[in-house]
Amino acid sequence: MKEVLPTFNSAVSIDCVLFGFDEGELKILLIERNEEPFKDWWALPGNLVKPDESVDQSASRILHELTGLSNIYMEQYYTFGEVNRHPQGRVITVAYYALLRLSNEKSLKPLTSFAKKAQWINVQQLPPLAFDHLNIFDKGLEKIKRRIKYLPIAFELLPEKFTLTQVQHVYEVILGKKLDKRNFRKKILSFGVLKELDEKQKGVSFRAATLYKFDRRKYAKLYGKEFSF
Amino acid sequence: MKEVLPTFNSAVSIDCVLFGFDEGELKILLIERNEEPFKDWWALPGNLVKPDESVDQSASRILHELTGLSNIYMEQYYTFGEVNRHPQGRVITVAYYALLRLSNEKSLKPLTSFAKKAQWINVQQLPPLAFDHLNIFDKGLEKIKRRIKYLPIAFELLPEKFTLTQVQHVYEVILGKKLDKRNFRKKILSFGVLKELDEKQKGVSFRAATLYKFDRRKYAKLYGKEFSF
DNA sequence: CCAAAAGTGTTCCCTCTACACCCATGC
DNA sequence: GCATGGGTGTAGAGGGAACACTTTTGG
Repeated sequence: MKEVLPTFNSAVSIDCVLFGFDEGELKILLIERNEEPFKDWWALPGNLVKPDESVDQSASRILHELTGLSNIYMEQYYTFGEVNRHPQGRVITVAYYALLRLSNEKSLKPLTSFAKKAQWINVQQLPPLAFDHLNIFDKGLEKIKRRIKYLPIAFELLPEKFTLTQVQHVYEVILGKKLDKRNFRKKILSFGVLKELDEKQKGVSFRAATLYKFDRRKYAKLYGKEFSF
Repeated sequence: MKEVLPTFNSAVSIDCVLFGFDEGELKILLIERNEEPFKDWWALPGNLVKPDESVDQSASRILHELTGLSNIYMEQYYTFGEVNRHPQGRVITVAYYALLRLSNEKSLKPLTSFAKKAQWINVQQLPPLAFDHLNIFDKGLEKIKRRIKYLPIAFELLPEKFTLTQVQHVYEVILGKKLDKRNFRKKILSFGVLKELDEKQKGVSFRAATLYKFDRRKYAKLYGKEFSF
């Protein structure tokens, strides 16, 4: 591969807004930086794109380094390219949102290879963020607000088996408003992509709810057409 | 500004899918390349991002160089970052769609500073395109299909004064399907963002249609909430 | 028996859809 | 007078919104 391109190059980085849903709260994973600039500030996890990886691969790698997991659901949503967004040089960053099931066992223990520590923080109570990361977060939240209306991304935030009330809570917290229980159930079931299981919730001190699974096969047959919240 | 960043850098470019609407057809502006690689192939207009311009500014500049116009409506929609998408080196490209009024006077005479020639080509009849530009185009068309349902972008493709039938044609050609005339008119008028003028179409050999304008003030008052096609 | 959440139907209204004819103009 | 597109209303169906009570379970 011969390099005959004109010569201004800039660094390209990836930043990830990794969403998790836990006990009715929408959280994102933030890291505490251990390097200048913005040492000791909270920031979105991110890193530079390497020469031999695509931007998608780079985002996957960052998520893997952070959580130890592969195959996290993610989607690119915007590229931030202001000249002075990074104080130490020109860095254009490609932003991804990612969605993670926070099961009780594994939750809240991410690996921390490139930061002092990482922590899940409620999106309502974010601390000041490094760089333009608040802006990047805001656009990411906006995106999932729009996309949850036509893509079944709510199920990426839930365990494999879930109750309808849990699904409703995900919609409520992302859309930022209360929904009517009966109407919500009718609608979400009308898409025909949830499979009712023979199982019930366990360990709760009230009437146990029926568990459901997301049926990827049935969803694939819709070609994305019919899912419109 | 001290450069202390790690050292892999890549070139970043912009590619623009510039849409125009002319006599009922949706067209994009393509250039014929006069340099290797892909010399003599058709391609999307694009260029490298310069050190002192943001990606948005870079896209504006490219559109200006191409058409002589400023303030063309444009929006970033995706970044393409496969490792081998450019045969001569690592180039990550940020894609924009842009929408242009093709008025009869000025139409079809773009400047051609960085290509042999430029031409408006119907999106139904695209020639083979350089690089991954067909893919970039496809995603761009998909985006405007989605966005025309909740953003008033149709009016960016029309002259300042237009007939309702023209608006309908824009929707039909972007959505790729016929719409019912009466239902379309009811709906588009129900948003309350069109102002009926006292003027009629001129120079047609049939009953002259009423002209309308898009009313940006009224639209701004909606906060984007109510526009949902 | 009390607390907590599960689960369930109906009515009203509004919006979407389908559909066909007369009108105005230029040639 | 004819060809071309402009302009208009209604009925029926379907989907969205509002709304409250009984059931189940554990403690």
